Amino acid sequence: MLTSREQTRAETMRKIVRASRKLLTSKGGFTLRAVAAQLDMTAPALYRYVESHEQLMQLVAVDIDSTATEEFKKERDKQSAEDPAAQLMAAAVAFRTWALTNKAEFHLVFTNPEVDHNALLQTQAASGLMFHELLFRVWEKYQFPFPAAETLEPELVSLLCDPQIPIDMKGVPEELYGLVWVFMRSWAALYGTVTLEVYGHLDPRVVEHGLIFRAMIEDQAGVLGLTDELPRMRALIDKLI
Amino acid sequence: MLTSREQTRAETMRKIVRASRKLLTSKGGFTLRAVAAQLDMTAPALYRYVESHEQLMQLVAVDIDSTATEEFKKERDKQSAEDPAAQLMAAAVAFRTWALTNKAEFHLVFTNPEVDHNALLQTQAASGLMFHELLFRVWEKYQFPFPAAETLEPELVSLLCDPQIPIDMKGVPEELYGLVWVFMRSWAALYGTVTLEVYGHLDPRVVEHGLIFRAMIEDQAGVLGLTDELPRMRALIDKLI
DNA sequence: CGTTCACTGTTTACACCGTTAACTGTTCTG
DNA sequence: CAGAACAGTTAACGGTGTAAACAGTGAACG
Repeated sequence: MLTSREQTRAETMRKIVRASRKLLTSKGGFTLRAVAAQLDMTAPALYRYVESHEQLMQLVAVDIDSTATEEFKKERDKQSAEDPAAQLMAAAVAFRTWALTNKAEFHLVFTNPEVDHNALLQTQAASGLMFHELLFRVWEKYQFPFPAAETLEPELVSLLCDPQIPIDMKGVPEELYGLVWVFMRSWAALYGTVTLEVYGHLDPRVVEHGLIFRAMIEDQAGVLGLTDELPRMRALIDKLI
Repeated sequence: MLTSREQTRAETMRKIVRASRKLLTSKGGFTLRAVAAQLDMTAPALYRYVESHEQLMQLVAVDIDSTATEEFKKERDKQSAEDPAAQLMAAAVAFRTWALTNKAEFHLVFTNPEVDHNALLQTQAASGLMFHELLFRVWEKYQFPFPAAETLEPELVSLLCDPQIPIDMKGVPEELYGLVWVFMRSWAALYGTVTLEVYGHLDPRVVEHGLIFRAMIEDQAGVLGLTDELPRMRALIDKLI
């Protein structure tokens, strides 16, 4: 139960974060005075809600992460729930499109050294969790092969059995922990490709036409047992991209 | 021929960039006043050499890129010139090690939205050029297969024939332009993996033990016709990492 | 019901930032 | 040798994040 004071406080908190987000992409820049002005306040008042400019950035990062993930989920859910492959593609494309459209926000959440990603990951890692869950459902349907624990480095096995990142592996038997390795590698491929595209360390036309992104998807499709589905996936991506 | 004035000017220029680099990683932060203090000057004096703080950052970025590449080349050249595979591995490991050790500098050069990468790429893209050259020499020796122009999207073919990024393809016949696509994808894999490691969007222990990096290298070894060399490469990486 | 006190805002101020303008001395050049 | 080009200074402006002191307002309690 919240007192009325706590309620208004929480709401101001939300307004602060929302205003900060808006200013992040505006040309004026994300300054405390600008944020305060949006709420008809003065800058020092913000210190009643936030410890520092940096901590506010952290809050904004978490907010962006979770609302962006909402977007991805919306795209995912436009595909049939019985078609995890299509859902995965839709989410991946949504991730890429969002990143390329909102570079400043992507930068804040995914490649900002000032943001403590580990702390962020511990509490929420909305997008990461979502992709892991999707990948698991793809495996449930297609049963693609994954490395047995015996073939992996012992260090790797031990850390896969005790994941430090919140992975929703409840009800997954120990024998399947090699799967987590596949998931990590898929995430690495997606994240790496999108980051490369966002920062443009590549011929811009390759980004424009989504050529490496498509190539990466095709590679991953092979890994995830979706080779037979490839023509369908290609058509889907053409539609989504 | 340089007049003595031009000479001292060029030297001050170098000192400014060097001081800026040093301050970039210091806790004090990279401010014009701090840079000036390092040269026993006042901040406004820097405007005789540099248009703005942002332009100075660009210069620092270029400097970092080129000196880091020197480092990579030094590691490359510790391997036999007749062994391009080993040279490539050495350079790739050097790139990764450098990135993880100097995250602030990596961030500035490779994932800083304020730095105009395209401009940077046009003039110098020291590291990119180096990797392209290495990859070409690997192909010369191992003759790994690459996609024929006919199997690629027409947009892709046309942009490969007219690269916007300075690739040293002089003397390479037109039929080999499918190779460039392999190169781009290899670069994407390396850049993506290293960026992921640097920003830690992954279980930190996976980074610590270099597990995804190794996995990425093994994948790329397959693509680059180095499957038979893998045991040797593995041993080499163990030594280098 | 009145008092107290935590809460939420204000104003003022500080140190620092990038940057501009005006001024001064030195050094090269015609 | 005169004058211009250069390389530095000081002073100042508007901006930043942040700290301290103060003021009103609403909730809680005797």
